[in-house]
Amino acid sequence: MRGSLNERQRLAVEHGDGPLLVLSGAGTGKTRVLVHRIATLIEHGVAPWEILAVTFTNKAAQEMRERLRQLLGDRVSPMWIGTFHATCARLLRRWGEAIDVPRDFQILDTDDQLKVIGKLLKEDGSDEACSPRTLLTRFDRAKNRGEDPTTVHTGQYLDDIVARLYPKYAERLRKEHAVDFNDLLLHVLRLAEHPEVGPRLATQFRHVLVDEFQDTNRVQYRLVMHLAHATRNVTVVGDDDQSIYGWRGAEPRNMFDFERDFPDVTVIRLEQNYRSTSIILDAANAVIARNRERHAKSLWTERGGGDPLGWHEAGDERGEASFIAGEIRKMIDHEDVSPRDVAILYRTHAQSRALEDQLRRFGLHPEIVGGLGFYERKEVKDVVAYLRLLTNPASDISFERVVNTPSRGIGDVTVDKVRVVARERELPLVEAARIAVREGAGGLAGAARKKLAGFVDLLDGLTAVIAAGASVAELVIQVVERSRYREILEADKSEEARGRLGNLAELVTVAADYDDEVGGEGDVLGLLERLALTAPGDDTRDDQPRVRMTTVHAAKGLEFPVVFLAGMEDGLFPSLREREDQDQDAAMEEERRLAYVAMTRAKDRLILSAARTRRTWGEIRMQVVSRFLDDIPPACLPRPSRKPVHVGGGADWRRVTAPTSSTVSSPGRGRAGARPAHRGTSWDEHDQRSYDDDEPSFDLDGDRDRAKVREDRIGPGASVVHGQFGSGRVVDASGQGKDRKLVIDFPEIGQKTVLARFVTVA
DNA sequence: GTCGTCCCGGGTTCC
DNA sequence: CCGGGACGAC
Repeated sequence: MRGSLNERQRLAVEHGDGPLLVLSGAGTGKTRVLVHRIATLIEHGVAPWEILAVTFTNKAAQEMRERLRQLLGDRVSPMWIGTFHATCARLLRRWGEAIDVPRDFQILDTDDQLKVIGKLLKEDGSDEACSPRTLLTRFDRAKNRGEDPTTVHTGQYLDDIVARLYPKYAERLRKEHAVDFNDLLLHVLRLAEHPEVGPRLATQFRHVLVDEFQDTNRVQYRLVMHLAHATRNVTVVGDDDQSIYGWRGAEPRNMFDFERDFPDVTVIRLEQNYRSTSIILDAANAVIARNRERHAKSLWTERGGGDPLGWHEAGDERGEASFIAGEIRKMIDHEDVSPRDVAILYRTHAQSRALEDQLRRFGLHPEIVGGLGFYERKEVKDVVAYLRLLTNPASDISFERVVNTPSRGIGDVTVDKVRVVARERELPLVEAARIAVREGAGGLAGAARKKLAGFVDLLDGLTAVIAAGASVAELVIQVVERSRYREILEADKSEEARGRLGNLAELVTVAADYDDEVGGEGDVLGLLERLALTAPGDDTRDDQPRVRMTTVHAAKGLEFPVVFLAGMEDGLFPSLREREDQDQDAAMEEERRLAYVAMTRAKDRLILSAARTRRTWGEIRMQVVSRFLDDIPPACLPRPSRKPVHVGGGADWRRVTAPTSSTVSSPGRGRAGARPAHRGTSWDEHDQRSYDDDEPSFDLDGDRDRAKVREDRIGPGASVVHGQFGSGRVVDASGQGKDRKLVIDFPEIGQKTVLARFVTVA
């Protein structure tokens, strides 16, 4: 079973007891090592439930589970595999009461936190001085390091606001039985110091293994120390070149502190890359090599050659997306490429929109990982708030969210009266509402009282549904029905309302899946926890092969035969935002590591792209090609220089561009991938003609203008070639310019209507 | 008490 | 471009 491991991998896998540090480069099989190591431990008699494996994302946990299942079968299920957050949530549910964390605690998402902070700022009269976001950042920055936000002084004017409001924030959360993401870890740290629970935690896991250790923060480091210091059986795996979570408090120095804290640690370096072609690896290494703050390592590969990187500069983001979608279409149609083999990576979620649209236009199905996803949709959050309120009446945040959602005539005035009652009697809002309805407390009367009574009845009815033993899915359905959410959305005939209804249906499905998975043991709390800790898209099961689209951050740990890296523009990638609290050089180094991570996701082909103009917030901005491209050796990335290059002229880098031998020119591979760079026109310019839709008005490239005119001239009778359908004859035409449509008769396929700009005259 | 309109601001990245 | 909050009109 371990036959295919190399020497060093085998050493790591078969390492016995004691601390182990695996320093691993990209694509060196570190996840494999972890998986095999766990399997080996179990084969040597360690019980599955004595093993804790910490992954960085839920997705990674899922994958590890899956791979272990292949090796071990059902023994996997009692194992602790998950993120720090998910693990801590589990530990807290079990032991939290020892430190006064209630069993029904709920996890606040960033949105909830911002709302709470916003309210506190307003009450304090400081909402002009500081945004909720700023304050939250200050809280988090301290908490990431395990420090008390009120005692961190930066000499800024915010210090006293932080000192004043953080205790209020913490108190508010405590009252509501709520914890934020950081609390989840910090509470467990407190638990570790508890006289009874602490020792149990320290010996609960005979082996602790942590992936992506370079991205742990100080609190996580201390957690690992607590959980492992008694047994000393701790394996950590990381690569300082792939540290991309500095903004979240990650401290790559944890890897080196680890060596200090365990002087007898065994260190194993994995340096053979099995993933990428040497050209891709060379390119990525050239980019990362410019970082000063790094522990140099030498990654090598036995995979020779490979295609040079692809490059395309489009007029705008739509053109870029269209190029990418077109290339993928061609690969799937003409080569042995499946949609699952391809990933599109980008720096920010905002870029996903255009890409998604164009993929669909080319008949491709995107799977968007992360992003403004499902669980952040308003209607989903509304229904979730009902569930929270039902399981945790102390949740005032949830009460305020749903008391008038959907609108039932309960306005601010009424809610204010309830607030007064709540404050006077020191009760949660729901309880106060009950009393107001029953006794008319707070001066509540007439229609308002009646409407509020209706809301209380709704909650009571739903509580009865739970008491009757309904499944979680059934409860979700009842919430949607009884709140009249469905009715109201159905009455609304708009596209938007239909979408929202669809999302609620999806939520029911998620709940039903949860019910199935836990086999009727499920409680609402469990579903809520899963929703809070699972990024949207983490659990998409596939009905059809989809092209993955994701941020570079979310792509860490993954690999794909074909990778498109979009938006290679200065300001976007690298992002060039000023942060007063962060050193610019450090920020640039992190961007560089991010580029390194992105590029090393690719196994066989890597295609970079950029747009000359980009729309952000409705404003069109001119873009400059990313500075990272200058670091890539021209031999790896043939592209026209920024200045016009005369063909065959001078001692420019074209002389050393891709040797013809490395040009894989299998028939039918279209224009994708490699092209000898010594042609008269570079292939990317050529492509642009057929893909770019929206040329920026200032672009005076005559060639492309001519191409447009040509589109309009294509009429009935013309013989044309289409990228997907092949050659055919035009039978009808309508529209002009980029909207010009042609009806074409393809001999094999029949008649199709296609846009003129996707065909060329035969 | 709700609903429409206008204005403002949006932190990139994730658990 | 978008959504949320503030404000004014019913």
